[in-house]
Amino acid sequence: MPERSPKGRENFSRKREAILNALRNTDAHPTAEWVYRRLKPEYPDLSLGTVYRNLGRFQEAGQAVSLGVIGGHERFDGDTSRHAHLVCERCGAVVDVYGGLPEPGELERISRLSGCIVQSASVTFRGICGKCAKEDGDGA
Amino acid sequence: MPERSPKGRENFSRKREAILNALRNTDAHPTAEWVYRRLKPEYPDLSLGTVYRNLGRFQEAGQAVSLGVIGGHERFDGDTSRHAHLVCERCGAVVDVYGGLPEPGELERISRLSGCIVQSASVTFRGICGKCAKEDGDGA
DNA sequence: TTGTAAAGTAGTAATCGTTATTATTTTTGA
DNA sequence: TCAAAAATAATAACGATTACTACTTTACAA
Repeated sequence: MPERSPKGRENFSRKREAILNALRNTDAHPTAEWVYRRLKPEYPDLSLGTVYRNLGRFQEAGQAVSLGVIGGHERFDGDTSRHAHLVCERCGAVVDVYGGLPEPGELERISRLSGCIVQSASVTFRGICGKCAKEDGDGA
Repeated sequence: MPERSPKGRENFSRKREAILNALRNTDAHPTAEWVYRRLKPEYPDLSLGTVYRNLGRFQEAGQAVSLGVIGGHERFDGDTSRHAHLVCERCGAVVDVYGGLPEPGELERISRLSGCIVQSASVTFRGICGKCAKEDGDGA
């Protein structure tokens, strides 16, 4: 039985809380479907639409971000801190990568050079994730 | 009447050539629908499926790249040179941005630090494009 | 508690960008 | 001119996401 938050001022729906927790307790950068399947056993009457609706709500509230559509499915991240991602060409996993993001000063520089107002940057690497790279090294 | 390429060894289909030219002669980073509408007057029996099929083929051949799904539509770029993009929050335009991409040496550094094999990077900025920024400045 | 209005959800239908299918047309190379 | 290969048009199918409606849960005060 999941606990309610201390004072139910926000996220007063149990399912909403469960969705946010599922998102925060994984580094899989899951799809809506993934979250749905993860929670379905504990919430048998959970609806996929509810997952989508709440994921959208979390984004508006700044509690989650979308990584965009990868392989036909939109992927979400409950970690809103500044970091980049790598999509593994071998296994399709999306993993966190620290580094490679342009510094705020760089965004300013690009703004001046381009005439645009650059507000944020998202960086996505392509390559082989650590797990697959290790399997290759092992001769797997 | 569009000219054929000098020796029809590749791209021997007129429509294929027209699609590739349309993609190369714009900096709009168009969707399949955009290309379709652009060419329909000159090729009244052009089919949207043909545009999709050829855009996919150009990617495989390295003649074009996909910028991914932006606002629900996949966008393509006939310019395969190394550059980044900015998506305008105001008007939705996608514009080229030079700078902000991690250097090859940076990719190597991240590879070592992360244990991944980083092969390429794609950078997408969010902000206001030059045109919209100018309109703001003009008090429009 | 009990009532009630607001918020949230389940279940399902609808939407829409993209892909697959198949008969037909175009291109190619002889 | 001919036949095989490639490409296409038109349409159907697909699938992720969104919209809709009746029902349920929540919050909050009497």
